[in-house]
Amino acid sequence: MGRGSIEIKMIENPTNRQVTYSKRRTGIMKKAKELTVLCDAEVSIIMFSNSGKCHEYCSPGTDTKKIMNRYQQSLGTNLWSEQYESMQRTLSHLKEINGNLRREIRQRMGEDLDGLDFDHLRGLEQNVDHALHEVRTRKYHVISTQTDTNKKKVKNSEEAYRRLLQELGMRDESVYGYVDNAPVPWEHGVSLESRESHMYPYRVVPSQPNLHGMALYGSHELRLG
Amino acid sequence: MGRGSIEIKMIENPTNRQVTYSKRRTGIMKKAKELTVLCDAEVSIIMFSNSGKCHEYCSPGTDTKKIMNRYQQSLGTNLWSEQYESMQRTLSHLKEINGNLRREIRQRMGEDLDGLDFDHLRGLEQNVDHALHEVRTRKYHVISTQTDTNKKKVKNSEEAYRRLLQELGMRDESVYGYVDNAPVPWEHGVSLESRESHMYPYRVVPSQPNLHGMALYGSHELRLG
DNA sequence: AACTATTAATAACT
DNA sequence: TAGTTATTAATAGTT
Repeated sequence: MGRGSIEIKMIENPTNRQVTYSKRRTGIMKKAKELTVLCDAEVSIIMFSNSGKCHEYCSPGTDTKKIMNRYQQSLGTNLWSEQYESMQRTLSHLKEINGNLRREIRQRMGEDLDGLDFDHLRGLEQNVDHALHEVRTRKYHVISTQTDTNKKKVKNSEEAYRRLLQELGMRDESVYGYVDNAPVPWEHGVSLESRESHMYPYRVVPSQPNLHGMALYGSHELRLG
Repeated sequence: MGRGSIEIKMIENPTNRQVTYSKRRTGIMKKAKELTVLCDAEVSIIMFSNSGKCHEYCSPGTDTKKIMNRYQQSLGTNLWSEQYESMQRTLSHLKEINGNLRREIRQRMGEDLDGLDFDHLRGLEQNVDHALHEVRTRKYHVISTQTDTNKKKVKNSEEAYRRLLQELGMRDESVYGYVDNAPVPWEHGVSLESRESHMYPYRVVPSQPNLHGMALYGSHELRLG
């Protein structure tokens, strides 16, 4: 139709092609609208021009996404199943790993040991024993560092105080004596073990509500999102 | 076009509607083909008739899925991300939990303790210490059970041997004496601790390649998928 | 499904 | 890029 028929092959002249694309695109969209109304149909049209521009039509009362979903349903197979399935696999893999990690933690807490044979129990024992030494070492390191820090603070206070007195012309030797002989609460001389046992009565933290990957010792929560 | 124009509104007569749908559908598909060829475009048409039947057109050289992907790319946002968002959230949540579980295991192994303050170290120490006792208890239970089992086996062998001798009329008291006095390798009398230390020299298992959630003690792998 | 009178779409032109 | 028109193509009603 038009002044003479045209052969259906690619229009070489880019301008011409673009014009024809524009006109015919409008034509198809109009046809789609009419079909939608006349026949109570759902239509989705997506087109990309030679130059990459995207145009779409979608029947009112629905949207492109819905039509695509209906389309893949009608085909029986989900077009996105590949992506979906890979995600599902990752998910269940993660869940499995998670379960295993939880089990390992439980075993490291001395629970759920029924399934382990002697060799594994022995390995676990050695490992936990070693961990205990590491933790203790670290704990002692932390507390001695803290002690040193506090000793320095005391020294500094003492120094500041002495200078203050000097400036005020109120030199008094007894001040140093008092400070130096005062019992320092975190002094090494006192058994750390016995002191903390007194300060923090022993308590085994119940393990199960580990569902969010929190640390199971103490109340420290390992920040979750 | 046709013998008189028609109003663009739903065709009430179902037969008529179906016929019109069929004719116009063909017309649109033809137009789409022509547009594809004339203008070097990519076109995807999906339509559902009033009765639920699905028809589609897609330019040769591509397919519906590709066009849909290109479509969502051109929109900038992934149409399906919404659907997968909840899955994605679950996934990253699991990953985070996973990381936390791994960290807890590392800390239970005496590693990665730098971030813990004194209170947590103390809690961890108590917890690990308790776990160590649990594991030892379990280990002793396993080995004593095994010992009992083996003792019974020995007793049974002895019994069978005696009966055999009796049947053969070769009663010989020295037989029992020998069996009863034989040292049983898993006897309680020997220190389990020293025996196993001898059998399995102490070894701290390196921890890091924990990337697959394997148990870190011994060589037992907590089956992963 | 095939026919055809008629309308609608559009190719070439402005 | 948009409007006009001669002409073809699509199709509504009919068979």
